[in-house]
Amino acid sequence: MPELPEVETTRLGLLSAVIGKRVSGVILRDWRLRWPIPRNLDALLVGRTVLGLARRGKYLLWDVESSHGGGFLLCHLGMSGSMFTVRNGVAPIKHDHVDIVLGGDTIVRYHDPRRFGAMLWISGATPTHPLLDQLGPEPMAADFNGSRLFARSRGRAISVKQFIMDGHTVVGVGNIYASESLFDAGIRPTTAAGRISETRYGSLASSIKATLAKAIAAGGSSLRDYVGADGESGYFQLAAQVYGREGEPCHTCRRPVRAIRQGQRSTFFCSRCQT
DNA sequence: CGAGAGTCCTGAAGGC
DNA sequence: TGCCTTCAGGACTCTC
Repeated sequence: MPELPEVETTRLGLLSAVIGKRVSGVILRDWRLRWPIPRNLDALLVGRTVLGLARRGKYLLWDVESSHGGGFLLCHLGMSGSMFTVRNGVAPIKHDHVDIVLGGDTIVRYHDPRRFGAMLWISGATPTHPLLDQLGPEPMAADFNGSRLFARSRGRAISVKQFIMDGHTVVGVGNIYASESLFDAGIRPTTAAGRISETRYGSLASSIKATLAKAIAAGGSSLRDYVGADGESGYFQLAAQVYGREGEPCHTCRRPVRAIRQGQRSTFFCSRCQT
């Protein structure tokens, strides 16, 4: 699934194809995502113009004439979703659940084998929704920093890795980038969040920003289900330091990378470089 | 309230 | 080849 860099890459790839374009049709082949897609999606979208495409965490927010009687289309790619453009007329394949036809000649196609994603409608001029209400800061924003991490972690027994993957702490840090950022900051993922100093949280915030920025610059990293917004295989070699490298030598000290499980998710770290 | 487990679903990979 | 188990990038929603 797309982590934040992949979602941002998707957004950037879709922008020119959707902004200012009028929706001419909607094809709903399977509405059974994490929550049901509104069955009247066509009535909500057709005839309206897309005025914006924003991202909040891993959610994509389409502004569909929100200030003129429309609203927002809220999309999440879940674990295996992708959203990309194809020429109108290109036949769908298995798991192509939704087509949004724009201007008659372009389709934005939603593909999601596991159907953990979401496509919901928010009526009105402001994108308020329970899924968005409690989200933490954007990792690349100035208000996400070490002081904030430190303040929010006091008294918390949860491991620092699970702490930074919690969307209330900061949005968009998924399983891969959590391991990578903690390696970059030299912090052991099992350490209790409440026992890490403000100085170290400063390093961690910087590492999260740097790790995500690098991945966004590379166009999203490489996961087998991921398809870029242009429909091409968005397959970039992920320059992982530790993720998926169990038993292989640490790039810094050559000690074998260790793999453990935390909260039913895989964690990778170097037991020498991360203390 | 926090922490941990369970849940949705398909598909790929590995063991036998 | 086939059957079975395990695992996968998320994150909401329970229970204790």
